[in-house]
Amino acid sequence: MRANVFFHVDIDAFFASVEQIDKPEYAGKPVIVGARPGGRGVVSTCSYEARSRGVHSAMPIQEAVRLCPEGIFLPVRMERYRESSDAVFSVFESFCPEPRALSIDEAFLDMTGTGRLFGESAAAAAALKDAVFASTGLRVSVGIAPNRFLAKLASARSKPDGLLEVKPGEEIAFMDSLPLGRLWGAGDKTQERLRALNLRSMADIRKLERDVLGRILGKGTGAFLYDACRGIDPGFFQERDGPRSVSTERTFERDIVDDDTLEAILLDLCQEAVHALIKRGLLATCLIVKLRYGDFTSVSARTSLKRPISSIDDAFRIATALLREKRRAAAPLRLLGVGFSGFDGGEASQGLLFDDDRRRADLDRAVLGMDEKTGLRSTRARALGKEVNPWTGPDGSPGRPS
DNA sequence: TCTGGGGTCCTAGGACCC
DNA sequence: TCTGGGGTCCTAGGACCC
Repeated sequence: MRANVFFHVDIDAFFASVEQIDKPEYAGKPVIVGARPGGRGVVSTCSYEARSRGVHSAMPIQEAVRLCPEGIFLPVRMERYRESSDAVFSVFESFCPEPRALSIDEAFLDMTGTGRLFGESAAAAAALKDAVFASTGLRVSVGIAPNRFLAKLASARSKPDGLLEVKPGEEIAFMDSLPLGRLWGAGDKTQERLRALNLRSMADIRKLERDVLGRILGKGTGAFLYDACRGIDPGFFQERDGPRSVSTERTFERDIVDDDTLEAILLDLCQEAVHALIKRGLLATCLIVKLRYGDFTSVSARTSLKRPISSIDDAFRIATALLREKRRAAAPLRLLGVGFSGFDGGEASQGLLFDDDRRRADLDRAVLGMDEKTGLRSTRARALGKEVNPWTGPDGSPGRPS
């Protein structure tokens, strides 16, 4: 039986690299893509020039400005990145019939049994890197391994512009070469608990039995760690059929107390979220409202219905009730969000039962169609004039000219 | 330094039914 | 009159990832 071979391919500093390709004068400079400097957001991606100054993804934008005042700060242009991502993925398809996207900038390629076509794995990966660069100007890093989990860790280890192969039999040695802090799937909280237990390396964790790990860290985390530190794929990256949830949320430039303003924003969020459902052809039976208070604590409230949510008005009615019920009176909010789930809920598949619901849904669909034709985004009268962010639009696209 | 927005999956408790 | 155990569904929150 021949060994499995997986590639994990990851585009280096994706958003920032696209900006540098589109504007050659940015090449070699610290490009920082993300929130508006001075605003309440974070860094989305930054170039390696910015990273060398200590800037990294998810860092508050203020901190990035402090570390790198000479940085070139740019808004997220998601549509442009999607185009670029499509171009990269079509290169992937010339190497593997069904590359599996993990996100906009990374994918798994099952290269098992392609030796006759592309030669040795490392040679095939080098050819893939060249092909991506020739077609798009982007650099990618490739991890090669007998399973997806190891391939993912290997590509991360090889960045930037890297190539690293973990061969069968090298699993444990490779895991031991990684600091425990770099273990994908074990974030801040788990790292903290591991330190508290004086577990400092993969080898330390390997000394513990599966059920012992389960008892001290919880069944799920314990089983994950037991497999991961041996280089066994813990079973992430399952094939899924369609999205499990769709949501839209917004952090305000300043905390908001006023009820009318909040409800106007809620209406706008409902419109966006319902349009996202329509675009994907989904019917949802569950609606979730998310709140974040000024002190950064978050709460959510949800309702499951027997029938699918049929329209923006329908969603807004339910969302308003949840917001009023959940929100502490007069507490300033920093964020509001609306989400949907329950797409496979039994009766959702029956579609809309009532004529009235269907009429409103048709109207919503028509408005969405118009928006797409004109390239504008219609806003319900009530939501007009509230919280328009001049830096980026709601989907991260450039904002309207102001 | 003051913390985005889009997701996924897991856990725990309560309601309800058999 | 008191008390099982299991299964399922729902809700809320949390960890984690890009």
